[in-house]
Amino acid sequence: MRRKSKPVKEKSNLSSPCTQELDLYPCSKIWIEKKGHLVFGDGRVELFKAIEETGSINKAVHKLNISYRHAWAYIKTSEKRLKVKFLRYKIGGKYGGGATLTEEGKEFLKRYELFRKGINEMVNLKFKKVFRK
Amino acid sequence: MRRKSKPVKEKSNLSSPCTQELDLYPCSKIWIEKKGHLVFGDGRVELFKAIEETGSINKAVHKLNISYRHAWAYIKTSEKRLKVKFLRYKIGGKYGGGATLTEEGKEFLKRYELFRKGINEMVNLKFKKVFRK
DNA sequence: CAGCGTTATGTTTAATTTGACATAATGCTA
DNA sequence: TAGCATTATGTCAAATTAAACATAACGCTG
Repeated sequence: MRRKSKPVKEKSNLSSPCTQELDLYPCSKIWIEKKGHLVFGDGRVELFKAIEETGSINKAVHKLNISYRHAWAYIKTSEKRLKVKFLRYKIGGKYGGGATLTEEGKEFLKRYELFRKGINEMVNLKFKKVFRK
Repeated sequence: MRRKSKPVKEKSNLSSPCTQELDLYPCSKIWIEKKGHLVFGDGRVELFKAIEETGSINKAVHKLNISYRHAWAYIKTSEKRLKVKFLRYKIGGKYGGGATLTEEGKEFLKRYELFRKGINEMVNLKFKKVFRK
């Protein structure tokens, strides 16, 4: 019998790739790669948007309930591999510092969302067409 | 520095969710859930097709270079949760046994492929539209 | 009946991913 | 200058996932 151990950390607030709760439903995950490496995806979008909204990486990770350590690594690998400077960082100073989206970062996010939008809907529609009784 | 340990097992022959090798390219993964549990996806399709082609689970997993143990678990959970009997099993006898798709199984596969087809193309098209320079 | 190649499972081990903890550096403010 | 809330990293532990190993049962065949 499978022991379900109590999780030490509650679930993150990152949205799931499938929200429908019908009996049977389709899920989809979309992301962008470069030379075999993940460089961007829905998780990154949520993170960057939360940073912009709160003004700091720290506040954003608390809001999304993910670890700073890894959020930071995600940001850095995206910046390095995509060669896009998403954030302007400020260490120290008033309020301790913070991070805000660059124009380049905003532009990339806008493009990604344009690309992403409609894919879920299309998948759901196609699924219903084929699997409805 | 990241130590890249030698993998003990070479990569499986399951096809990747993204085949393009442009500088930047989109990937997509589609699957079907039921009450929060994965019940079907591209990996299952490949597995079932390989079983039909070779006549046994064993030959199929060798062809795809995945473990019998897990292929078996995948099949069983799909059958249990979807309440679809995909395979007709034969243990022992001439050639030791084997497994073949049931009519019900073939029908489900056909539907899934109808659903799946075109999604990759749509994703690629949408990506190019937005991210071309 | 022994051998073979299957299906069918339990158990153990390894690899990977994720979370937790620790700490330095920065530059405001009081 | 001490305190503070950040960014920036390293290291370690825990959890999860995947692979490997080990066998049993089955029913043909020679």
